[in-house]
Amino acid sequence: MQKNKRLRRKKSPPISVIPANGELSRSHTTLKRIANQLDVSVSTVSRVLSGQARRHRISPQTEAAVSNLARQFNFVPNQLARGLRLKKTLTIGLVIPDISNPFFAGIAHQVALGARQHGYSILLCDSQEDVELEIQSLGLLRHRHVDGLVICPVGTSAKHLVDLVQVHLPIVLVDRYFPDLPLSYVGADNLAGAAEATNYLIANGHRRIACLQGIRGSSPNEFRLRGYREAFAKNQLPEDPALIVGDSFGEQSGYIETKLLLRARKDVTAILAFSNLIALGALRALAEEKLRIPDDISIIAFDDQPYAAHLATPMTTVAQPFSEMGEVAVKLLFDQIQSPQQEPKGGILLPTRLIVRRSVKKL
Amino acid sequence: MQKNKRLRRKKSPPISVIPANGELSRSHTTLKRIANQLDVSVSTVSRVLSGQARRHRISPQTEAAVSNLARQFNFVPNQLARGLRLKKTLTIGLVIPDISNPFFAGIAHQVALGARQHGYSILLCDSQEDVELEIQSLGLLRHRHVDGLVICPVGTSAKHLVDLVQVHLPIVLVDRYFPDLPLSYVGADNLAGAAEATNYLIANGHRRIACLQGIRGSSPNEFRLRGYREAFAKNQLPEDPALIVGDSFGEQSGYIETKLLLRARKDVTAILAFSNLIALGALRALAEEKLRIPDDISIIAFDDQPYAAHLATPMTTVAQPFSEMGEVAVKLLFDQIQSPQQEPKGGILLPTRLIVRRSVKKL
DNA sequence: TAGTTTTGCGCAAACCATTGCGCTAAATAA
DNA sequence: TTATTTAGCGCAATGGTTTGCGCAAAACTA
Repeated sequence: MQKNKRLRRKKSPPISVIPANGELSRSHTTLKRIANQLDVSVSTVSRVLSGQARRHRISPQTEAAVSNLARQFNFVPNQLARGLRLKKTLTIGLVIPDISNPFFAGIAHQVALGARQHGYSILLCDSQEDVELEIQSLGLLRHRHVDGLVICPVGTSAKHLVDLVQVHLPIVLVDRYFPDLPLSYVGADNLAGAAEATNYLIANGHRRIACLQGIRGSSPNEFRLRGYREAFAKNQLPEDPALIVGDSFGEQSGYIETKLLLRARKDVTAILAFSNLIALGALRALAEEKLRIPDDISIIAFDDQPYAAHLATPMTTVAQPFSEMGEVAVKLLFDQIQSPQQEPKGGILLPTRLIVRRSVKKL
Repeated sequence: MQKNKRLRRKKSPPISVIPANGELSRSHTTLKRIANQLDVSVSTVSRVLSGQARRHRISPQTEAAVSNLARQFNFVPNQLARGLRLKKTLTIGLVIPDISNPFFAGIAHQVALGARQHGYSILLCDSQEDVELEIQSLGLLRHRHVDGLVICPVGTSAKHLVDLVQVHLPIVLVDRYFPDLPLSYVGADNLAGAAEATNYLIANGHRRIACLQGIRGSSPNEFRLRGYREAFAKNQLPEDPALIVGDSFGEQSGYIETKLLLRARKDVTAILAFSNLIALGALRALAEEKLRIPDDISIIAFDDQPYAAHLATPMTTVAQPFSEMGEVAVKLLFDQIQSPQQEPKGGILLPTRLIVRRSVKKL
């Protein structure tokens, strides 16, 4: 079969081993298939189809024949083989703590769009807010040879991220980050956002403001906490450590902490919730305790969501620009992918926006 | 280098081309690397590491040496090469119209979990409710040789899905489907759900019930519409075609259609919204028109979301079991992947649940 | 001692696209 | 007409893993 190929040149009868159906092939079309059909070498086909015909001085007839047949066969190169040879998979990994959280879903949406525009696909991993699963996911993505990584990291340690930096894999951290690591980062200006919200509450006469935290040690939480504290400090007001509670960004946490808080401290006049889910939990607890917003208690929540305006009391929120965060993440990542030698640009903090509705009462 | 390999056997000085660092290698560890270091053949290493040592009668010493070194090097096979050889990538494609819609995000979340449990990764494509992008995504996933596909299809045509059936690629359709195609499917029982909701409204004395549709021709929309109509028919009531409006599942559509409707028909007493986003849009319009729920107008929405209970008027909804939908989708898919010859099991309809809150008034 | 079985493991093909190098034939120059 | 250039294209290696086939040496039987 292979032997006598050399003897037959141009327009010899087509080799019949290859099913010569002119239609969309059921098995994949390969370079070899086209090459055999046309009786040219695989490399010639490859060159024509990658626009290198000129550079390799392939005759116009050959070129035309190849590209016609390729179109007819609906040829697309096997991405696995391509990736193996080129050490480039046109794939980026996206690691997210919980895709069903609308905040992360919004980021994912934007990353997906950006990736497509660059011709990249995305491998999605849901780490379920679990460091172990995050580490496992990262390993997995690495062995699948992704060209870059967008991560919303969980947990407070970053040992596993350091490994990745050392293999020169482009990475962008979103939302949460680690100050001591030389990694690209994009997030919201949590400190300023929390400070603005707290200042707003203070300006409205509130003094005993409960702070419903998320995961302690995570950077968004720490910066929000600092914003909260700095607001108190700026206004020369004492803060009450007993009012800082909670340790998860979930609904449950918001509910439970609010319940406990209301039992212990009836004098609280306002709540600052560090996520939309926490706020929803707080709302549930407040409803059970028959407390009205804002008459009995005021509330501000991080994350603006479409429903916020339609709640029983339209909620004042700190909006995070999640779309922009996704967009910037993609941009930072492709900067790194396209010029790998450059040092990462460091962090970018996007401004938050305080959206005033009616959940805060002026005392 | 290669030539004299044959001469040196066992315990000859290690070849120095290979960096003999015992640590985590910066470049990937390969079978070849281990083989060279130990002076055995690549195939032996492959066999040991895939648990085939026994079957190929490899000596215990060799086996131990190989697996030790592999552990030391932290070896994981290159998934690209593996996929290429095995025609199996341990990857499934997930095509979703809009990942930032909490309904789809919920499904995606569950699919991601299920996939991981089976040792699979997922390639995510956001089709942006655009058939062209869906087709493009499907092509892409195919050329990346995914082992299966979970699709929430958009649009009313399915030509592009037929192609995939013919190449025997396992597929599961979620949420929307095409009755005439022999494809696995999981969705909510939209007909029953809409009928139940409409019956509930009728039982509460409503007669002029507006129907805010989603994409016409899509299966969830058609079945919901049929449910709405059958409820009228069962109660021997005439339906009013002018009250059936809209053509998108988005917030905008809900807002605009409600605005228009209120202008034309002041006698409408209830609204049935075919998605949570449509309902949010309707809420916005109603608020602008200063209509109160349920005093001036009643509303029921498809999709229960965590915030539904906390809205100005807690909303009565038709809950779709999106978690179960994701779970079942994964199950159906792996059924197909594990036994490829079997015919797809057809469609599964999961029951919806009417969650009664306070957005419907008894007339 | 000669023949057979078993043991232990390597060779090379297959998967598919890409690319450096080099071979052949025609075109041009001398 | 011969020497040199250049157009046109193929060979074979590369990347990493898997696997059918089969070689060679040891062990065993006759």
